[in-house]
Amino acid sequence: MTEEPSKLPRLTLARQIRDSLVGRIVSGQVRPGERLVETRLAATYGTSQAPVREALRELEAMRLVETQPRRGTFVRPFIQETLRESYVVRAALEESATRLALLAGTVPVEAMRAEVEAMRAAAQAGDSEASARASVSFHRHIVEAAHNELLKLTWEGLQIEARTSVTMVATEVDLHDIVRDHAELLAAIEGGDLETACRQARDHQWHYADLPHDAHGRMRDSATG
Amino acid sequence: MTEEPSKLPRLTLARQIRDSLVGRIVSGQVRPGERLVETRLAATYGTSQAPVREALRELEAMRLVETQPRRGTFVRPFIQETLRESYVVRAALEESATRLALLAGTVPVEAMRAEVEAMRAAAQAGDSEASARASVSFHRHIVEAAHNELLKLTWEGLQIEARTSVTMVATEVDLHDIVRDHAELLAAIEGGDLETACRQARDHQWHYADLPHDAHGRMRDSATG
DNA sequence: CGATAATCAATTATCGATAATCAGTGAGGA
DNA sequence: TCCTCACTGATTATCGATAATTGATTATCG
Repeated sequence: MTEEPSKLPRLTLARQIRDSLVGRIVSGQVRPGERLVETRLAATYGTSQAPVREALRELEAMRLVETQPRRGTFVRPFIQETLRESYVVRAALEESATRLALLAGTVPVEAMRAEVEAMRAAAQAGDSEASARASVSFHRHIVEAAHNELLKLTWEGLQIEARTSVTMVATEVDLHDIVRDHAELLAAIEGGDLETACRQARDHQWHYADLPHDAHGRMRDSATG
Repeated sequence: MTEEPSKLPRLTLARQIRDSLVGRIVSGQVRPGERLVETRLAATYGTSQAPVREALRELEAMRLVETQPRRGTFVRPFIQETLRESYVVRAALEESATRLALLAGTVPVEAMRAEVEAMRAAAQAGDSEASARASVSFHRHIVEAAHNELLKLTWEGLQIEARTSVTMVATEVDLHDIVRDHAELLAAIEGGDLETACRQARDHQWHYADLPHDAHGRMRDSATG
């Protein structure tokens, strides 16, 4: 589900700051090892220290920064490596999700087909962000179909896109290839052979692990008030 | 909270509160679904709202509570379901870890053999705690051998599920069976066939998911965390 | 000269107060 | 009667200010 721009319940300040920082970190605007000073950030965003602090705590939970009590919080080194590692972990989770969903016969084939179509449309429009969004939805369908709440929680925890408004987009990838990859994966899932589908689900993720990525997404600057 | 005579605020207030709350939650002093009101907690601990809030954020990261923005935070109702679910997630991670470790040739066979022996000794002594510890170590070896920091972090994050909802040890499980299971798994890993080993790693965990568990959901004493 | 203590500036951790928002309740109107 | 909506009490989100701690710098002394 995408967020409705209409009646935006005006997200919490901390959330906005968090998303902004996520974007800045994964896009490399703030360097690994760099210190994030609460008071300075507060000044930058035009807020008080509290929401900034809260945002930093969430970043820590996302493993984007690490905090040493009373000493400050720093952008973790090796963010890019972690991003790459996350594909492997996601692969593990999604392979299992695929297995569970197939065994339970709960794969939402129609919905997934629709996402593939969305990807196709995005590819033709050259809209890489839309493609990425559709991809996330595609994979989320599988994870949800497994009907394992903890699995889903764990998966979401790895998915920066799932938790923020930031989108990671693989650069140098033909959007049409993405469509094809997902179509093939879906075909394997529909094909009915459990092991083949699972392997495909895994390989699908592993494949992307080595590609370079870019961050996109709106990150509002200072607050309105 | 009681003022410790030692003048050293060894830890941050937020940390102390967090730890206290963890204890109360896993010990069942606060019920699943129960609401945790920041102001009330602050009063209880004799602090202001800030450190409580921060503690709650960390609990959220631990999946012990869930927060709905502007509505409050509630103790996550982790029924027995969560424990069972955790086995599946663990299976996913460990299967992948096995694959990675085998591909990299980094499996610490000796250390794992030692853990199996520890289990054997524990079995003969009827010490289920020791058996459980050895088992965790055994599996941790594999996860670490994968050399994927995120995978390890994710895996470690699962331990809390095991610790919290149930006394971990399935009822009616013969400690000698545990020894045998692990020995077989290790043999498969040493055997060299990738897919066999991976499948075994997965089944090993899935197996436990199907066992009946003691559901009293309480640890004997939450202290000495 | 080198080590230690005293001092200082920067920053985090915490506080107490206030604004914003939510859930519940009862009055008024179709 | 049922529904809408303003009102109220409770609670979260945010603020601005202060206490406490850190790391660096300088002064002191052997």
